[in-house]
Amino acid sequence: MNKTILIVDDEEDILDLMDYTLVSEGYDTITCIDTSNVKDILDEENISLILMDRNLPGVEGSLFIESLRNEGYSHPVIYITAKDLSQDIVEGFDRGGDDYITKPFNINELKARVNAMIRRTNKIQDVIKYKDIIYHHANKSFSIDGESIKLTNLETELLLEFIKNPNILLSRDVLLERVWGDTQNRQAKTVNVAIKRLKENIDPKGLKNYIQAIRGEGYIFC
Amino acid sequence: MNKTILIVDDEEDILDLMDYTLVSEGYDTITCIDTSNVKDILDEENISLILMDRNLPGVEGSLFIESLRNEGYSHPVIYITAKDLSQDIVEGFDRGGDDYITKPFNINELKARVNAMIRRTNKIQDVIKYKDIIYHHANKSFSIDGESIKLTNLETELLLEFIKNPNILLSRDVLLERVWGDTQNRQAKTVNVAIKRLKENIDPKGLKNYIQAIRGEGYIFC
DNA sequence: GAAGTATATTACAAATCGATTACATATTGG
DNA sequence: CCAATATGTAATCGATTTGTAATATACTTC
Repeated sequence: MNKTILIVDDEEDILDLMDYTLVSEGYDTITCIDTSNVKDILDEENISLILMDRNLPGVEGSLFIESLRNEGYSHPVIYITAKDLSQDIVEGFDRGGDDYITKPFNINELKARVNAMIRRTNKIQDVIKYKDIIYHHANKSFSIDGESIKLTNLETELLLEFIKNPNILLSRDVLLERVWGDTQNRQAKTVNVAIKRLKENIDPKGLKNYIQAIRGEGYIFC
Repeated sequence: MNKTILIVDDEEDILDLMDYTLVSEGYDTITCIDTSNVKDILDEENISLILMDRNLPGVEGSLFIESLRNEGYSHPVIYITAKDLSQDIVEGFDRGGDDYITKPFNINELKARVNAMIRRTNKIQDVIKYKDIIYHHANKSFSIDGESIKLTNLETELLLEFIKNPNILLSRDVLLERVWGDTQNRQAKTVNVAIKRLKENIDPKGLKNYIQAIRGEGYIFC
């Protein structure tokens, strides 16, 4: 899913330029010409970064950021502003900004700074995907079609082994070795039961047939 | 405990200036005149930020950062360099930098950018909010739904760790490390009891389920 | 279609882990 | 220095997970 950037600037041509630039970089954008709707947007949308002008009608941009910070909003903020004195810049950071770009700006530097900030703050979520199944490394959990699935430890390890090896036949011995880490003290039939239980959890209605048994061989995930 | 900043620059007078400036801002510093010892330092010290010149003897600074990134080092990096062309700046970010300051620099802007980076990467904020829980740094206190909550020191540190890492699985070992600062002399079960006590205080009626146990893994705050 | 084999399903028991409680020790505040 | 509070440890309880065995169902081959 794309990262969404909120752009706040009252100069329409610059707003359009930034909008166009970031969309062509692959971001979703929401644009505002003042701060009146910003909090609502932050509450309702999943905003990854705010680009904020300072010379806005009504509230000054950096003061607005300061008020956001005081209310606990911690979204990353890059100022894009004509205020280019050292003391302006220091003031901007003091009020809770994370980066500061002065107008007129080089469009490639804008892209680079935006990408760097997104990279740093949105720690590209470590996920493994296969079809509609996603494994989230951060919380060792799976979601299917966006729905989070509750699995036991063993089931998680098992599905992980399958999702790492789609369309590959995995014998019971291989699974015992890799998931149980123990070929000696376990019966091959243990795998059958574990897979039955896994199937029930990832596909309760039995519609999807993720895991197929290959008679005499093992199982295939596809 | 102070944050430690690693400064790499071969111009001694500038190195000294940065060193002096950051020490007087309250940081600990380690200085290098080339990149030869940097990896060792990163492995052995707890470095919060790297300030990196680009024109270094031997390896070029941004290429060195690129090699660090490729090896999995994810420390925040601010370049401090005379290379001031747009394409230089873009190149610096592309190779894994997080900010870019051109020489000659304004000393106050250096401070501001360093502070901002440390603040962001360590989540140092006056107010941290997650759902209906708000943390006020000023008095190290939490409030839930506007109601102020009385927590012990340990409970505060623990909840702070959780609120800084929402939706991320934290193992007992990680929690012992970050909250207790001691993995050796504490049993993992200590965490169980601490969490039970924390839960009782933030959610006496057990309605909200802020903290979930993941069997065999740890706890998730969400 | 029957026999034989493999897998699926069910039931149950053992093992594991987290929650809870009780208590001892350490720390803090007056 | 005492009392109150906080925190770690150990013991117990209870829930969940998981392996095994028993049974049912499906598939293969003749």
